[in-house]
This record gives sequence, structure tokens and C-alpha cells, in this order.
Amino acid sequence: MNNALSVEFIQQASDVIKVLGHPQRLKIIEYLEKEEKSVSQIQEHLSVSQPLASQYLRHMHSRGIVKYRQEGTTYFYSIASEFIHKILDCVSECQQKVESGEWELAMFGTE
Amino acid sequence: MNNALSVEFIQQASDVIKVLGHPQRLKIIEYLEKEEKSVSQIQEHLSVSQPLASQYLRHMHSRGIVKYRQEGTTYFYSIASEFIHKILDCVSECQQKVESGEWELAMFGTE
DNA sequence: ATTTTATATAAGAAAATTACTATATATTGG
DNA sequence: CCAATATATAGTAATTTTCTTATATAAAAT
Repeated sequence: MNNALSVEFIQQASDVIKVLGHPQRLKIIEYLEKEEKSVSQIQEHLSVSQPLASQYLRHMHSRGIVKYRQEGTTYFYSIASEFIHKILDCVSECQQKVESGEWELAMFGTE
Repeated sequence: MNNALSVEFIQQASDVIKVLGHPQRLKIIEYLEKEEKSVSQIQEHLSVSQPLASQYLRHMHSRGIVKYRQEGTTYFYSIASEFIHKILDCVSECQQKVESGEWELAMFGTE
């Protein structure tokens, strides 16, 4: 079932994964899961400054993780890749397993 | 099907995901997927120095991503969490979908 | 035309990450 | 006890990331 990952794919995938390895950006992705949101909605949801929200989104856009649609001065962002949806499912499933006591997210908190 | 992620879980999960957002560390995880490996095996597999390999592993161990078993002077590392296996499955599935043309890993490579 | 609203962009300081070199520890074999 | 092997740890320079402040753009409203 598991083919080996190619060197290039590992490089690309880790680039994408890296973006999700950040609480605020992961929160954005979760917020966008169901439907597109405007920058100001995202900004309020995170309680961050406008430029910082914009920067997060630009960052994720440059990696192909989100896309946007413009309507007047409003930009609606949404998830651009199936891979992101899958990862999010995975994280969500993990939370459920952890809550049910079936799994541990991480085994030790040492250091 | 999708419960909302809690703030604490997002924090913890992004901490773990962050570790995978690095080509060499992701490669280690993939290398460990089937079975445990010694530090020197991992070192050779990555073509990095001994201290660097050890540092990667210590880093991943501190996050509960890998665990080890000692036998003499040899340390055998393996994946410590189900979550990591799941993420790896997800990445592997993604590569297959990308190769088959069904998905794109990322939509734009701009910037 | 001017103001307001929504967002983007730029520049830089502070903090974190990365990878290197040098050294330490601990187990095994002679 | 001494050397060799396998791995860990410490210290650090270079790079990257993160977040802030200030400014720009562009559409809409007055």
C-alpha cells in the first residue's frame, strides 16, 4: 500500500507541511475548511493585526495552500489544495482519538 | 464528521507538524515507517554528519514523535505516535494522487 | 474630488532554527 | 586498563522566521 516517497515530493510536501506547523496558520486553515472567508473575518477570528493576517494569507497563497476571489475591495480566501483538506481531516481525526483516549498525540513532553 | 479543533490541540498539533515540515526530518520519519533503525543507519540514509542525525532524533524525541530502544551502544529509533503514521499515510496518498494527475500538491509556485 | 473601507506591501528588529565543530559519555573488545 | 565504536551534548555562527510599524493601493461612498 505504501510506495516510497520521492526526493522531490518530500521536498515539496515538507514545504507545504511547514506552513501548517504554526498555530495561527493552522487555525486559518481550519477556519477555511467549510467555506471561504474574507481577510477581515480571518483577522477577527485570530485576533491579530490586519497586516499580519494579510501576511499569513500571502504566505499560504505563495505555497499554493489557499486561493482567493476578489469582490470589490473584499478578498475571499479558501483552501486551494485537496492535500490540505486531507491533512486537516487527519488532524481532526487525531484530536478525536486523543479525546477518546485511544491515542496520544505525542508520547513525552520532555524538554 | 468534523468537530472543531480546540485551541490547545491546535497548539500541540502544530508543534508536531512543524517538526515534519523539514525535508530531512520527514525523510527520517518515512525511513522509520516500517521498522526501527539505528542512528548510523539513519545517518547514512540521509548522508549527514553523526551529530546532525543525532540532533534531528533528539529533536523529534523531545516532541514525542520518535522513541528509542537501546542495545549496547546502539540506539534503535522508531515512530512513537499513531498520528505520525497517519500523516505519513496522508503524504503518501497525496504523492500517488499527484502522480496519477488527480491532484496537485500545490496550485501555484509563485514567489 | 475626497474620504472611507478593505487589503496589500515594505522594511526592519527580535527571536527561533539550522547545521557545524568540538567534546563528552558509555559500552564493548582486547 | 586501553582503545575503538556508537551516540549524545555543548557552543555557536549564519540563516530564516516572525511580528511590528509605517505606508501604499484600489474600490466604494459621499
